[in-house]
Amino acid sequence: MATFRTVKGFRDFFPEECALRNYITETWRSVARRYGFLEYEAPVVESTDLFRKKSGDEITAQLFCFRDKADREITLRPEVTPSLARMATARQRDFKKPIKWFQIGPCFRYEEPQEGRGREFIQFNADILGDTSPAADAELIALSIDVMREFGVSAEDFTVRLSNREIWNQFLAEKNISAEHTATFLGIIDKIERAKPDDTETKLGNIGLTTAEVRSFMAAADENHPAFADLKANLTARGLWSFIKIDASIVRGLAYYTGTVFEVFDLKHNLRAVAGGGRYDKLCALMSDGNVDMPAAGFAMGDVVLGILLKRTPGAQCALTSALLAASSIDAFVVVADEAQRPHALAAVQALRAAGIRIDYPFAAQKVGKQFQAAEDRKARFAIVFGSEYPEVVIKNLIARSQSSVPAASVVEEVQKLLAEPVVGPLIA
RNA sequence: GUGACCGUAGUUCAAAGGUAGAGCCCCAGAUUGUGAUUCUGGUUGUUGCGGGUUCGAAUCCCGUCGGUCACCCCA
Repeated sequence: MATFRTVKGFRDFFPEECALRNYITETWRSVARRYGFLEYEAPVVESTDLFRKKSGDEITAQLFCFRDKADREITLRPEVTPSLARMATARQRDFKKPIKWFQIGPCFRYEEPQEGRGREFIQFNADILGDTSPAADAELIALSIDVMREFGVSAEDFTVRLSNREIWNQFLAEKNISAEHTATFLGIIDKIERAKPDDTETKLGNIGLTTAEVRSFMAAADENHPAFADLKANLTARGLWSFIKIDASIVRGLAYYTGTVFEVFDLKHNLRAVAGGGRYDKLCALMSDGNVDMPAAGFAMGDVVLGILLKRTPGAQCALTSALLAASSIDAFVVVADEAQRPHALAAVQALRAAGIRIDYPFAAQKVGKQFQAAEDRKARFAIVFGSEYPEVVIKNLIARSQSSVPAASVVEEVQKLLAEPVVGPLIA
């Protein structure tokens, strides 16, 4: 009977979940590095004011915040962008522009857990600072696409919904709508596909607009809109534009985005957004009280929705399965068939491990049949039998079920030679 | 923060007011130097927790905690 449980919204990572998490984070890291991004890391705990400054007081309702023993207000970070802005602006002169950085780490939000959302999740963030060009936006979108493809998720499985805050600013200017209504208006647009049409009409009416003129504008905002021209040229040249779907209703939450906004969405499972991001040119100035006015753009991808998507996407399952197998398997299992040979077996275990070979063996005397079963359970590729024939040892290929006898003195090089061969056998197609 | 449904062994689930059970998993054996299958035996519960109704509660009621889902939000 478990007396203790995990705190609400938090997860245990048993080995299988840990392997999945590592596969995800290692893939993120590998693709980001391929794109020339450098890894950095910010603290998991920050001053609550850091997040209030970026998002306003009302944000504290969703913050995992405390008072520490010195009565300081601190928060488990709900996102890493404010920390990034703090770090980048503090030492921006030390770094050549553009700054291309990424971070992988846990974030926390005090919300009701449900599908695809807990109170703790791992987030991948990639950002480019000090560059205003659409090329930077394109680089980020391309990275998000290539991350998905690296996982084996293809164009059939996901799309990138793209929009730009500027087109709405233009629209509001043309309609002579006061700038004070911008946030309200974007909130309505964000929900326009889900809200009741009557409510939308009423809310738009309150700021002097009609659903019809908004819908008409949205329909006209296609991929030929001038706001997307540079992005389209860039991503077309990369062969990636086919992943893009212009969707003017993409707003991405609060008001800090200033230009390009995009979301990675799965096409088949109606999940939450897998990733989201955009351009936020004013944030560094805000966070540094105007000392450093550095343009920026970035996106974030969480592990939870992505993990659900990978498990449900056939094209992603092969890589996922082999990653999980690699994490849970060993190269060889040492069978101690004759306890008198245990010291020799232990010596071999040490030598094999020193050579970088993944080895396990039984701690106590066990029947040989049990030991082979243990080797099987550990997903070992080979069993190495130390028995009465020592100094000869038997190496058995557990997949092909073939075996050979070699001198104990050469067991390391023999096993290395065998491991270098491709995996073949009746159990592997 | 709001609402709905749920909570029984490690796990998946039975037991619909009357003695808490089964499959799987795990451990041991059948099998003293080779992995399967099968068979045998074994461990585990204040039925999430607390209160109430009742002769009697896993079952009905209230509260609480947790899970799932939706709302809110999604930085």
